[in-house]
Amino acid sequence: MGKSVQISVACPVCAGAFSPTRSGHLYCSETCRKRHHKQEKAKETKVKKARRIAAKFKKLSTTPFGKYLVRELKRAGSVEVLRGHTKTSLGSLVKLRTRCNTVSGYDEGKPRGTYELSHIYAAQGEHGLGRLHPKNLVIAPRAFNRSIGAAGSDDWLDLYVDYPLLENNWKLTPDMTAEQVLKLARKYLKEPFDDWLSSFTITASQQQTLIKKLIEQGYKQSNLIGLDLDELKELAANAEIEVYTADSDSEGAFAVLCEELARQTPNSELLSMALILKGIRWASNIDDVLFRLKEKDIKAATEFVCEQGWRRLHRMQCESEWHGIPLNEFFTGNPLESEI
DNA sequence: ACTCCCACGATCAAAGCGCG
DNA sequence: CGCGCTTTGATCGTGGGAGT
Repeated sequence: MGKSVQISVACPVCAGAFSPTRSGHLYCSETCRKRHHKQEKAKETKVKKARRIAAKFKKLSTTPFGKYLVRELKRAGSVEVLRGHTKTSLGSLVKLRTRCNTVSGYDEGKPRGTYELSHIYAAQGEHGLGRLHPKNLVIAPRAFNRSIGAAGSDDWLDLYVDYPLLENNWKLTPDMTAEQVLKLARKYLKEPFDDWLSSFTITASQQQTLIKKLIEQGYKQSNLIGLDLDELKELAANAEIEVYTADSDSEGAFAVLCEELARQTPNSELLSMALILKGIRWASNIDDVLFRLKEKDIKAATEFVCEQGWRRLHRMQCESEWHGIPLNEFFTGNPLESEI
């Protein structure tokens, strides 16, 4: 121990100079020593978090939403249609997609496809790519979605990405794998993507669940791995494993319209009208509420509002009169009174 | 007086379960 | 399939008690 030797070294934490009093004396003070441990621990948790997200990311392409994302991105040909997404908006997109399936109903376990996520500014419009964002998507009847074709105006800047501004490094080619597509999307969105992924719950698909249950029953994994859902269900039936097959009717267009109007145009007059129309058949004071509209015309007027609603949601030209009656003269200012 | 250690509750993510 | 609810597991800050 060179007790008499006075060597001054820099503390690796605060960079301040100090003289070590013994070998292995690394930090200038207890505070710095602790701070150093804290930093090491923070580094460790950061690495762990990254690992957790990476594991989740691997599974993403096997989930229904992951597949949807890949499909839509490939269709667009660029991950830039994800422009402006945040953790929250990505979450909303997930919700919107599942909601679309729910209102469509299921037939033998498969979504009926009654409704589609319709682009307001067309996916591949005249001036650019419609954004894959809840702002630019509407749950709409399939027939309506298919009938409008590519549409969009060049002043809907918030809804699309200009063709000339698309960058080559964000472009996608049809031969790319799902993992490659998602990797690019993640790279493009950066932290918001990981933040969202961290909160996104990945649930095992029915296929994965069945495979697991069948293995528990003694089946060999190697025999199950290539089978599709229907084949697995058949095996499960033999093994007396209960399988649920989703089966439900699609929801009525008017109810779905009201939901979407509330989401996209919460303060519109059309929404108010639609809500009254929706509730009027349960009302005890119909006569007080109706103004120029006749009771026998309610059904036809509803259909009119429905059609105009889908058009309005797509920012298309709308008619504000039905058989000479302006929308705002359908009803008086009296609130609906429920029959119950 | 100070460090070290562990219990404790709060919080959040992941996995499991049951239902329609 | 999608949802709500529960269980399990990991992490983190606080604080008291034991030991030096």
